[in-house]
Amino acid sequence: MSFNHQEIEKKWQTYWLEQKTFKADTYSEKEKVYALDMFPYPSGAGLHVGHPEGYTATDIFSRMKRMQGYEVLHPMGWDAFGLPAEQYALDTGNSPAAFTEKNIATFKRQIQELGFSYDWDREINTTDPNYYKWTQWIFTKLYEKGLAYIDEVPVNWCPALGTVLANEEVIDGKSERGGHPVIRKPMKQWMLKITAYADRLLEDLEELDWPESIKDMQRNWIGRSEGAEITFSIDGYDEEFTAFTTRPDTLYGATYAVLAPEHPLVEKIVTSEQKEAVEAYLDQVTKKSELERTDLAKDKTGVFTGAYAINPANQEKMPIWIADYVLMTYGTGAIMAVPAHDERDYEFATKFELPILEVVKGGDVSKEAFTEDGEHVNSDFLNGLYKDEAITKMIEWLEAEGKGTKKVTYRLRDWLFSRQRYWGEPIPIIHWEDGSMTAVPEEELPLELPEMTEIKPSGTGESPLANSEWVNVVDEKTGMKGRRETNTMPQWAGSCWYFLRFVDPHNPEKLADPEALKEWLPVDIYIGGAEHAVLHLLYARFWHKFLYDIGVVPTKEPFQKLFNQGMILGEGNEKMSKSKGNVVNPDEIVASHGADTLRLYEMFMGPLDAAVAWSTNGLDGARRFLDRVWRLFVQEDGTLSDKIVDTTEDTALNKVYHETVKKVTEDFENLHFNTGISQMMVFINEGYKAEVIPKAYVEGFVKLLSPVSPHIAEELWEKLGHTNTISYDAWPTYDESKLVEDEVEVVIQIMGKVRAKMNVSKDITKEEMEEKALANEKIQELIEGKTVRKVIVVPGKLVNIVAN
RNA sequence: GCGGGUGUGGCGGAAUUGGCAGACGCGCUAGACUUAGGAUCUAGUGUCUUCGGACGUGGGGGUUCGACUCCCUCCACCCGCACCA
Repeated sequence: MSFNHQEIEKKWQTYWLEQKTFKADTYSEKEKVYALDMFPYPSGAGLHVGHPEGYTATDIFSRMKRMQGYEVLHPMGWDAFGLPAEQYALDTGNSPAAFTEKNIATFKRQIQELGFSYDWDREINTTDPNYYKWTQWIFTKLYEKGLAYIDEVPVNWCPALGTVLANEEVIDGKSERGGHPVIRKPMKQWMLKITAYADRLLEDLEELDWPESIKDMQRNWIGRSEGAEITFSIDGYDEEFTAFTTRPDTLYGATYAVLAPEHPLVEKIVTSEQKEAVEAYLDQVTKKSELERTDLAKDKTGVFTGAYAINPANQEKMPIWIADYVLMTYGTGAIMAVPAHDERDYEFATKFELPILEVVKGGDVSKEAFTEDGEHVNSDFLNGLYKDEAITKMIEWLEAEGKGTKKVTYRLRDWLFSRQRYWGEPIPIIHWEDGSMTAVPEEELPLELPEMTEIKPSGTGESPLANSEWVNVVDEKTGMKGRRETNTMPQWAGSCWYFLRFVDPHNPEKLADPEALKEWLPVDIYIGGAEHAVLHLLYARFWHKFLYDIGVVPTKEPFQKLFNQGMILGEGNEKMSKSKGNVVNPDEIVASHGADTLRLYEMFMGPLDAAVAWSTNGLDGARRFLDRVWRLFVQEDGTLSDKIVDTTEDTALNKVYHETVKKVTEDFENLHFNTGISQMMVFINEGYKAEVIPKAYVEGFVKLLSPVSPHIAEELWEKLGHTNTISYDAWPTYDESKLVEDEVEVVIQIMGKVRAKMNVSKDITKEEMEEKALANEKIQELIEGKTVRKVIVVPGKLVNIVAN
């Protein structure tokens, strides 16, 4: 008979909730472990089978840690602001709040049915005013410190929809909804100065226990590069510009300069002869979408301005061109072009027949750019030097002459923080009629979103909030009129600090009690999808560092250890999608196989970080294992098996039990769930072969199983005669001495090939082993007539005989 | 192009420091029990084989008594970035 998963899962889920089994004590005396999941966006589609993968991993970890005597913080919440709810509201006229609430209820039900050991008293919802009060509070602090500022930046403006679109809503230059044209239009936007933290975000990666790939992605994203800024004067004008370069040592090889099309100097320096050509080019460039300008830019385009810059090193005239291979958003938007030693400049110079001058020996600049190190030539005081030395010397010279300076530039740009949307945290700023601007004072937070009967674009590019009376404010003291900021925060905002609120979720006075944060931070293990490798994790680190600077949090970094779970693919090894019809619904699996089986299966599929295809047969196999466990311990009539005995003396299971405890404990600690589970299967297979099973081993095994499949474990625990939950019973320990047998089997190799095996005492000496191996009958036969040249003995493992 | 990663049976995957390749699961084969089996149990299952053995961890080379593991080189696939000066 198999166990009734529907019955026991319901039973234990109810028990855990009613008993508040997993309530964490914030100020406990115990050592603390904080195990965190990336909280989900509660979409209308409900839970995906990918969600439980990471959640099960942290749940296993949490459950094991509780049994090992730690106080465990394992919370869950909802990242509930975001676009889909607003789209839905636009489409149906319903309120995003109600829609979100419904979705959360579904998610919560589904998550609870999977038996995760969350402390539900700490549930967080980013759309709850009690929560976003603090999101807004952090913003006002950023504003106070000058890290939040308004800037004019181009956004995706869709005239037909009367709204600004996010990058992901623009497909091939058209709006995702409706296919209307989208143009780049400069608008005033809130920006966060994440670049002020670039160096620290880079440096502090070193101390984190994160996958190297993620660290690398963040490093690339930040894109620090060292070089120099060099000032160029313009022949015949009282103007100059600076260019950033990582190779100031090649200044003598700079034969032309290039400005980005958006560079402010362009219109000032263009000569009348070139005016027409330049305007035509600029027109052509603005029509290109971002995609066309970056992705498809294989062929270089550009136009001469007619003006010349002066090379500060040799006073040569360098023609100034405009080309869209130079980006206004990086460096200074202007470059000195050294075609002999830069591939892009080489390509451009070749196309437009600009001079190419070799200044570093080692390549053939008539064929291609030479970008490696070499001896400098044609470079006056740099001649004979190599790259590093030449760079240092050139920078010294530039600084002495006042023509340039050492400079570090980042690829990372400031964070565009405003969205022209309703369904987000209102930015707590008031614009007064006298032109001044103030933050909403702390005591007036949260600044709540007004309820609106209809959410539609304002048409002006402002958010729908512009249509509400809510925007109008009057200063009670002075009577001055003001207008609220209508932009809201992006979805990233709420997720930048939610892990702090989990520590002290109901604190009305503070974001969280500093004492409590000291207890729990940093997060010990953080698991989620790799899609958040850069943005979420970088933004959260940025906010955390800022909060550290203003004394709110005690650690420099929020997440000590990070792990990315892999994707679960459809049975055909393709990404699950509605259109392919290969989506697996966790509700159906919970109903047919049970949550314990789903959890077990997802952990057994393969390594946690691998992308593995779903397999119905594999799922059946997981269920079969749980059935085997049940049948081994429980008889048809529901009573304990007669095989279970009270002794542990000398049973056949001694070794495998201790091995299992050891391997499972170590594997779970390292998140190697697939191999830990396989060891449990080995134990059960041995259990079937054994005549008797000591009760202590059954109890130990059930504990090992309990983090993975907690419902069946609780049920078995009860059958074993316990009246309390298994969740806090001590984790099994193993006896190292039980792992080694007195006799071990070793292999005998000849020339590295296994030829025979023999049993030897575990304490045998090298000499004895060699002797015994050479005396072996089969070995004697095989080495007959050969000279034994060497014998390698690895105690307890093997003997390798070199003979020919 | 740059950065990171992965290549092991029919499939998912194991394999401490270089030391018995293929644990465990799926699938498959045979048998048992059964009216029945998509249940359960038992045994087998890398390939080839003249049944001695030979070959085998993406290909080629190297180091070593011994290589899935270390080195060189090439190939394939996946992820990220992509004119970042």
